[in-house]
Amino acid sequence: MVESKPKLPKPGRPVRGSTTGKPVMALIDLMGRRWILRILWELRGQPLTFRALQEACGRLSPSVLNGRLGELRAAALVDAGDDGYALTALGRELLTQFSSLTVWAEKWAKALR
Amino acid sequence: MVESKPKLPKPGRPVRGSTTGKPVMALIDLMGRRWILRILWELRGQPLTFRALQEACGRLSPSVLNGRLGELRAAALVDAGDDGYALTALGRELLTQFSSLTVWAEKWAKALR
DNA sequence: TTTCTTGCTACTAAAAACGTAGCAAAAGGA
DNA sequence: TCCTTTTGCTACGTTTTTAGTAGCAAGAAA
Repeated sequence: MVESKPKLPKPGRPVRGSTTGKPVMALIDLMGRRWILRILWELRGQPLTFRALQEACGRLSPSVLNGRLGELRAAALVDAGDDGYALTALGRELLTQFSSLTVWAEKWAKALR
Repeated sequence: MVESKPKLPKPGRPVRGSTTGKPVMALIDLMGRRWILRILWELRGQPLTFRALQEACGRLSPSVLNGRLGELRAAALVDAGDDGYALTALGRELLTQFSSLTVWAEKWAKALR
């Protein structure tokens, strides 16, 4: 079997299901990948080591985590520092867009019941 | 071979990588699935038929689209009406959380260049 | 009736995610 | 220094998810 390199979605280039190159499409592509949002979420409070991140994501396998971290670093949303992986300023900013996600999710939960 | 049923993430139940049952985790699980965010996005303006949605998502295959629609309907975010699939009130509300996504994505694009 | 369109299922192939094992480098003792 | 941990990560075989193509049944239009 042949290796397939995981394409990094970047604004300005066509992504899955869209040839426009619009930044929002790159963002939607990136965020639609498994674990991306979760990783950002887990880093919201403080930096975490590779292994701590793994734990936080329910023992996520290292190969997948490493892949995602590569994508997040390429996207300049996460970055590796002395105390582990941390959100960049950009990443923190993106996460604020979702700041009320918890609140909304609670409401959603009630509506579904 | 055995069928594997596509688990629908619901608040109150454990999801991938989290056993807490917290609504926000169910939401993160759901949104981390490919095409979910995109479909919501494409429906932001007006209802679309199954086939129009397929086109909008770059000829997304019907099997995948149908699966995702099932999940979105189970989550009460989308619902099938006379003129096709449309966001529910809940779905519209979730999308407003992402309303400034386009703007932020533009900024992101500039930062990456 | 014939011709389209629409929503969707069946089925196979390809890609992504999982899970486990484990290694090399750095850190922390003793 | 030598030994023990911890850490970040790669390899690789298995399982799950996603993709892609074909096509059918039901309804609308001609």
